[in-house]
Amino acid sequence: MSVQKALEDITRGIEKDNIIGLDRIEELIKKYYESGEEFTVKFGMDPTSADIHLGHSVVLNRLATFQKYGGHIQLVIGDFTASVGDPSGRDKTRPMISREEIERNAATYQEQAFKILDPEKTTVYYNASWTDKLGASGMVELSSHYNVARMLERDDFSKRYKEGVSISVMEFLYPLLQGYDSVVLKSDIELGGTDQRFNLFVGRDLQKDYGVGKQQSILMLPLLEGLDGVEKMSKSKNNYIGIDEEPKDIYAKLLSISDELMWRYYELLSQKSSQEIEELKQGVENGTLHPKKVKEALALEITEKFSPKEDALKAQEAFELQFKKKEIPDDIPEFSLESGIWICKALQECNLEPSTSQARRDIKQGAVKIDQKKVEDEQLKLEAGEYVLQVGKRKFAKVKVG
RNA sequence: GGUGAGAUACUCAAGUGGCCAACGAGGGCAGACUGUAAAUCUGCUGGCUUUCGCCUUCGGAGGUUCGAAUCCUCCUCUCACCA
Repeated sequence: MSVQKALEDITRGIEKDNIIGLDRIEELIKKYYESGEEFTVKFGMDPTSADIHLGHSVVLNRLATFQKYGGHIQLVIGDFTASVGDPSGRDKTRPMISREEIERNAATYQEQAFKILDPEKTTVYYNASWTDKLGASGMVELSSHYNVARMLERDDFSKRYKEGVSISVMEFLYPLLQGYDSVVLKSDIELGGTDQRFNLFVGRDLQKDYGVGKQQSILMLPLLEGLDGVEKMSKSKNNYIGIDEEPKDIYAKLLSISDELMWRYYELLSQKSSQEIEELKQGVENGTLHPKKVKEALALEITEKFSPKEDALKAQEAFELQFKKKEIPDDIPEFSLESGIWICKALQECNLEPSTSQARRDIKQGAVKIDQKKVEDEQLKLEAGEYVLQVGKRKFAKVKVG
């Protein structure tokens, strides 16, 4: 594997402006190939919320790529900084969160991170272990290494300052603390999202100011688009894939993305080499590869990352059965209902429909099926027996009437 | 503190006494076509054991009226301008 190819894999999908100090990265990799000497790649996670989705895994994936080329990962759990609250992208001061919550989240984060990262090439740090030692005097010293004018360069700060929206001094401390992590750890490279731009630079600046002897290179990864392909993936937009979702859901959601978006996901989430991806792309373009096949491969690769291989394969099979062959999946919820129940009411009872009115509308449209047969009569009453109710293509329930 | 504008369903946004469960757009859901894709076309998009019916919705509380999202009073919040 050449240095050039390694660089391609590492920088794939990242705009030029979002890579700082590429030369140095190249040197580090070269050195690794020549002497086997590893270098450090830092990534900090603030355990501020418990739900992690695929968007968060973009950086983790890239870290895994680094591990292939000599990178040793410094995974910094920001247990202290989380209690401060990152102001990035915020237009108002963040509320503080409790210690217990931070600890709980930190545990999940680590668990999730090691689904992707090689533990042999990773060291986990908790930044409270050095920030706690800093004390008031250390904190004051740290703050003397930066100045207010540069703080205000930051977009969201200057905007808020101009508009007279409050910025607490605490928020100024956040980037300093994150940057200080890089000083302590003497990181060679730091990864983060594009929204971390300012914080990442502060780390670089502080390393210089503290005389660390090197300045970290920076890689800013783009924010992953959600399932709609437009907005960034987020829980509130409901266009996300949670990484603790059922394998079959992850698989299904991935398969429903558009072909265009598929390449983006390949770039940012796959561990395939850039060359392999290029080959797939060409295969699709010249018609030798069916895009569906390529998407299936992606869906399987990603599903596998978060669950055991057997489960991922099972998810794929179940999917095939349900949609290609239009069979009923076998793990659907069961309900017992009273005999003679009105079909609309039954659908509501089984959580397939939010209301009987909605059920009625769907029947009118032919979306409701009993044992694969379309329901025509919205007045239908269910006699004793066992049925499989279905709404649309993906909502099922098994009912026992009697 | 002063003045003016506004608050309508998931979001944006019409409606300014009855034909308003409320135009339109987006989103969402469903149907057709497919590769459960995208694009496109179509329908639906408050609730109700039953729908040419009934009930609850238009920031909140009262009031006027046979009748109010629409008029009046007070309150809450948002925005703009002035100081």
